Amino acid sequence: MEEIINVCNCEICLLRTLFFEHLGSDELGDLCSNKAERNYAKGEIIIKEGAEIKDFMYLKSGLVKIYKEEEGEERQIITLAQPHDFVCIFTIFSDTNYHYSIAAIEETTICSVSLEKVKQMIYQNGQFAFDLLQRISKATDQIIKLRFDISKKQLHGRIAYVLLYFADVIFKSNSFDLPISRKEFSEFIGMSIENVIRTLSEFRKDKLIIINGKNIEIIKKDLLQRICDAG
Amino acid sequence: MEEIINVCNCEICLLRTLFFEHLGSDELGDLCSNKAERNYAKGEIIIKEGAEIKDFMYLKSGLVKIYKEEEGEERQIITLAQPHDFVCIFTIFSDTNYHYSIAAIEETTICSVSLEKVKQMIYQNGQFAFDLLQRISKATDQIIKLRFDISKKQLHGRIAYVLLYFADVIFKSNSFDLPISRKEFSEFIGMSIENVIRTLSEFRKDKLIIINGKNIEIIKKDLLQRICDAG
DNA sequence: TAATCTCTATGATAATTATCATATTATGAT
DNA sequence: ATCATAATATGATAATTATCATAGAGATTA
Repeated sequence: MEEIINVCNCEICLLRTLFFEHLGSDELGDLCSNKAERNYAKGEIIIKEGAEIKDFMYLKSGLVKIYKEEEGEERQIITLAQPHDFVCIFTIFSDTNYHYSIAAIEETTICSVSLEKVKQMIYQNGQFAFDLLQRISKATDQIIKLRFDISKKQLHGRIAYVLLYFADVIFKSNSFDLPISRKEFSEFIGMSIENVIRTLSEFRKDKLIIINGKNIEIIKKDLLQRICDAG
Repeated sequence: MEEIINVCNCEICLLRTLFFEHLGSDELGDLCSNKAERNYAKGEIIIKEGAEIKDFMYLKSGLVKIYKEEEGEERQIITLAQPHDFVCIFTIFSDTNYHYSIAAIEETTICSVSLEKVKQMIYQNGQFAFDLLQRISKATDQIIKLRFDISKKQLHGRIAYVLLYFADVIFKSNSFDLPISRKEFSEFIGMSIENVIRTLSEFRKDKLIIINGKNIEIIKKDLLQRICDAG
């Protein structure tokens, strides 16, 4: 589980091409010596709420959920993060400890550099700081949009929305293995698990989708979209 | 209405003490020459969704709502911003145009500097960039917390939450003039206006609060808190 | 292989919330 | 002051969603 690989082939690293494009080769080398890659199994907890924030984490591959759970309360999934996303990009500069937990919902590889190093680079490199601001701003915007899109819909609209979200945003295919359980689905949209199951069954009966174990295939996308838009 | 005052007495300006503490006096002078202050009447729209983002805005006094409205849909109030908040801090670096609208819900003074100048300073001054990142991170965190706190509660809990939010966060007093209409209250918590009115009436009948026109006084705060916590 | 557990599934009922209808009270304009 | 309009208020009913009960399917362990 605790497999730390310190390979640093930054020439082809996504971190470089996507984010650190404005770093000089000396800065990049500096960063590389502080880089660590780690794999997480499906279901494994990556970060527990309350833990100290030490690293700046980049999701290289896989899929994670960012969530919150309190004693005696339903768990709430705030958002999902996919490759090229910076994990827990909000919170990271506002407090010393995480406000949310993160867990892998598929086998996941995370690349991290020390937060201290990132802070140093913000001080040193204005272009880097600006890129980071843009990324954070975009990520925040997306999360707020996602949550508001969902919150204004009711049951059927929410389920349709999430199905289309997986098809269009996460998997870019109308056929995919649903990476979350029905329970997690319910924690994502804030409705009861029974209603999630029931609605998926309805969509299946109405031949909007085909359910085959974990696999879901969207058949009548236009109709699903209409249900989503109608709310 | 369009009263633009270009006074720049930055020695006592909040912008300076709160945010620009890491700017040199030459940078501050540069900023001052680009600063504008403007007053907005209660109800006046400050920013319309879709408008080009030209300024970096600081809320000097008053209270504003950040909201979203789409044709044929209920308006949704995302959050309120109070003095010392940067207005629309998310979005600002992610796109060229606003994704949300902003309106004054009380008489409001906004101080703005050109976004270009702020960008320039991010490039030039690492400490400034880091301060800004922290502020954005904190503001985002607060908004996400607010929305999740609200979304996991049902009607009564939401109303109690918002009343306590006004008392503890906005006005820091158990007696205050409710700055939003019942309609806006409903847009803030995502429930129907009738249920907002009904629940406030219930709270009044149960003597948890005293309603006197616009004024609300919280009498049994412990009970209200319990309703809030219970959800 | 059986036993245990979790996840999925479905129906029935209860709780919650929205909608509709209709007053009443404020607010602003003339 | 008077009218018109918006905001607040309340009851009745309908729609939506949660909860409870129960069962089958699939996975895991002994």
